[in-house]
Amino acid sequence: MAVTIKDVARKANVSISTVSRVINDSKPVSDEIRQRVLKVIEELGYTPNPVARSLVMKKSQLIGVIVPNISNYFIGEMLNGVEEIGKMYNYDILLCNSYGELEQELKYLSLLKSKQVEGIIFMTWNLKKEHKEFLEKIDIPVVMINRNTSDINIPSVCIDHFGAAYEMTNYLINKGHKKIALIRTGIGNDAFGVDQYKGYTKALKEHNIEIDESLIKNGDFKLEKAYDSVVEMIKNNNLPTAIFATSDYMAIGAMNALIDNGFKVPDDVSVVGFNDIKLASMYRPKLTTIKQPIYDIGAVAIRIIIKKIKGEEEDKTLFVLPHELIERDSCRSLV
Amino acid sequence: MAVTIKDVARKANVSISTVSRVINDSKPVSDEIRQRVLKVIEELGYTPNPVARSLVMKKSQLIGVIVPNISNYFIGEMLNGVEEIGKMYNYDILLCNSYGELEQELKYLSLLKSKQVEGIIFMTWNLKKEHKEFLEKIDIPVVMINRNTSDINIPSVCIDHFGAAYEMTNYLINKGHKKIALIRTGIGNDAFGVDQYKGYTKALKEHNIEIDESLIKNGDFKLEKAYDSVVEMIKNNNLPTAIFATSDYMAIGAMNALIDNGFKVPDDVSVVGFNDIKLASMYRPKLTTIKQPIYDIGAVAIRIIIKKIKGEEEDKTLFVLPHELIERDSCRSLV
DNA sequence: TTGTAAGCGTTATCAG
DNA sequence: CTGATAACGCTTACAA
Repeated sequence: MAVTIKDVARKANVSISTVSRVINDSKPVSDEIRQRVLKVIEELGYTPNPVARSLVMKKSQLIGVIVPNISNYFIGEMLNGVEEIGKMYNYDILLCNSYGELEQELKYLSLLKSKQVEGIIFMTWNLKKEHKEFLEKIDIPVVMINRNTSDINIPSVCIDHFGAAYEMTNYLINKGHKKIALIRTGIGNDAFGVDQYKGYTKALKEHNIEIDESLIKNGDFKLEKAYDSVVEMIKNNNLPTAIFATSDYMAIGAMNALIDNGFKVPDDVSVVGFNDIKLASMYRPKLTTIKQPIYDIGAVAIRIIIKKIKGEEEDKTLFVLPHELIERDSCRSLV
Repeated sequence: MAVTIKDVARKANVSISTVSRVINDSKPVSDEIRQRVLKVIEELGYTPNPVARSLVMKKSQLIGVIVPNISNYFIGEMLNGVEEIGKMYNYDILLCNSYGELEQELKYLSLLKSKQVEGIIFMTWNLKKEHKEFLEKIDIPVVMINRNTSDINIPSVCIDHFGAAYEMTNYLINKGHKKIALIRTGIGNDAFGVDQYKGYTKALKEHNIEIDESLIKNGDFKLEKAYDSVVEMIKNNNLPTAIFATSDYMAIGAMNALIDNGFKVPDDVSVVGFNDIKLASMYRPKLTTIKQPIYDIGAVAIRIIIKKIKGEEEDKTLFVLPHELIERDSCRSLV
């Protein structure tokens, strides 16, 4: 059996309260006794039982994280940020993988609550009504990642998707592209797909380029659908000079479709992405893309949680981090 | 305040033990009372406090996982397996990211123990003496991933690296390659790099191909070093007809070096990898590689832990899962 | 079948 | 400054 506070107290000839005091520095203890207790603790190799501690303090030092898929670079890197900052503040991460399924997500949300986690970082592809209902009455801090949560009172950390898409589209236009396809994601209001779309159309309009609906495709963050969309464009003889995919995976899918059909990137068609996952610089040609500060997104998310736990209320609901356009080799200049 | 077992007992007009019995099915309870209690539980929305439960049961329902880096496909996918099976058995995952640093790993190992986790899945790039000392005296189940643990008494789940490398080398030879470079990893005894090396040399010897040390490079799982190794080969005019990299990332690094220097894969040089990470089929040309059952590795690892927790001793120490050679487009036949 | 009461290892309150 | 002692919410002998 592990050694408990009692063992220490007995061996040091003091009461357990005294031991508790020295391990917590909570109340003054005479130096002599403190030393004695410390020595016994050392000898016995005593470590306080965090479970017992949690029970009385009603704190678990646990933060729950729900993600749709761990083996995804964006999510993994965000998790790195969460984990590192969490550990700095002595919080552990309880990991839940929802596979993006509503039912799982709801289940985990209540599971985490029942596990007494002190906060939840919740990442989902689609923020549904059911989520919102739950989130609105939950009494522990929750923060979301890259969702538009302005209608519910949940903080969210993200980048300026509108601005980023606007910037990227302008970049393309400045390179002489006029026929620019958009493979986008997140049609829902909670997602930033709509903001990206607005950024794209705004840039186009400002340059008097007409919006061609046949060049706007819906994707799902993954390669396959983007691949198929491009194959379709090829079949329809409706290839643009540039493709803007709002996720790097989709951009890769687009490039693969092009390459597999004998086109060259960027010589025949330019392709740009969004996120700057590791892969973006590993693929050939290296992908021009929008860099999201992924690690920082995770770090900021958990910082918000910790602040809320400490009772420091933040009134902001959207935490917007800076992005950056990373110019690499997948876009060709037409001018 | 959350509702407790007492509240339920009071409202249902029974003792707390009775409530405990119905929620645990531990002892017979008359049907009438059971219904009554269940109803109250429902009404009050009661969920047992797992912290209190852990305290008395001395079980946390927590399994600690230490990995060197979350944003890595292999690790993420393994984690998917761990998480999914863990949840099936009602275990939660406490995630620790060590960045592969010895000190962090040691810290987490004891942290997890003090957190009363019931088992630990420990993944590291290098299994050092310090780890072994710790692991030898720890009294909770630990399992490792892809390490050769035959000298300590810790189970490890892996594939047959010797066989896989042998198979791949033979594949290359059968395609007519004779000048085959090896970019390998894990020189230590705990790692399977040595086994892979043996598989490679065995195949070569069996075909009377002399081993050319100038074609054997040490890598570190990452792209950069492999990239540099290949650049060096190019500079030295010592390019083989095929490169076997023992990680897909390194294979990509090798291909990038080739492509960036004007060579074509596989037309000029063939490249094959190891692991079959997602990227392997996303890159162009698609990478021929050895597929490790990554998800299953995680799943098996946690199953072993759970079995050990239940006291079902396993005497095996190496759990070898099947691998598969996946033939794609990065290798050309010379015959 | 049900209830009483003794823990589990801490922290916190209140006397001394 | 120090020590009893009552919680925290739950499980589990032991009694009834």
